[in-house]
Amino acid sequence: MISDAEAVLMHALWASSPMTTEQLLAQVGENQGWQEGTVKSLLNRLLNKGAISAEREGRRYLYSPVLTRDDYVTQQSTSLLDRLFGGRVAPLVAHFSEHRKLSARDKAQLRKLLRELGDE
Amino acid sequence: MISDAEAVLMHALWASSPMTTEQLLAQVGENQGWQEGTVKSLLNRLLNKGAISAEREGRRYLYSPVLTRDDYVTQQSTSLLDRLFGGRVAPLVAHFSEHRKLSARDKAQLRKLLRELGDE
DNA sequence: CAACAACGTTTACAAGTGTGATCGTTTGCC
DNA sequence: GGCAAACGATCACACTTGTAAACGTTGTTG
Repeated sequence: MISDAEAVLMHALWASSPMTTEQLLAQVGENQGWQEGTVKSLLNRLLNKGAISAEREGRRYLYSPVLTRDDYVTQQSTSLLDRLFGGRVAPLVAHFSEHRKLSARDKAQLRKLLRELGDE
Repeated sequence: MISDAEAVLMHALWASSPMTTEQLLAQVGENQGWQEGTVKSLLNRLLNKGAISAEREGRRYLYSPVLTRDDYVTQQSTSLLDRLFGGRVAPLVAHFSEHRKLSARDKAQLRKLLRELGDE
């Protein structure tokens, strides 16, 4: 539903909101190499999609996320899992494991997580 | 690089190749609700992108994957992990765990996987 | 009050996508 | 040998996306 470029703005808003266009431009546009017009367009598309809301403050708007980061992450992850791993998590982990992309830290965290789940 | 609709054809070819347009149409187009023209267009785009190859057989072509499923899966998964989970696997698993999307089967498989990795 | 600056809103435009129809050519059948 | 069917190759067209400029309005300041 929301595009990659739009998601970059969402991430900024999830990290801190509300924000003005100016703040978003400074914080995101800067390192993204985006011009002002680009940020404005993206904000408008997000508004039309209902992913953010805008509250007037003087002559400008304060933007806040409506779509939560958690919902977005769930939607993206579920879509990937469904398309490529039969909707299940273990095969994805196995895939990364086979490609040696599973760091020691990952393994430790997974072990801990599973121990905790085991206690239920 | 390759789009969602194109990936549907790739999946069919990964499952069994080579295949003719006719076979792909019967197998994929059918349950996807695609017309013949749609399948032909997608095959041409995949050819132009170098994701599949075509070998002439009489008046028709036999299509085979060039891009491997494993490479595609890695590329898609890595992209998601990088964008949403800092490039690491454990946070993704934790996310699913929090949303109770971790089935008993997943947990069992993860435990087994970690045990095997531990033996290295 | 007039000119300007700051904002949001509209418009632009090329590339990619989903979805298909049309065109041209080869080939098998009457 | 001509006509229809089967194929691949091209063209079509609306919609989304990335990226931005132009426009219109309103508040500010000399």
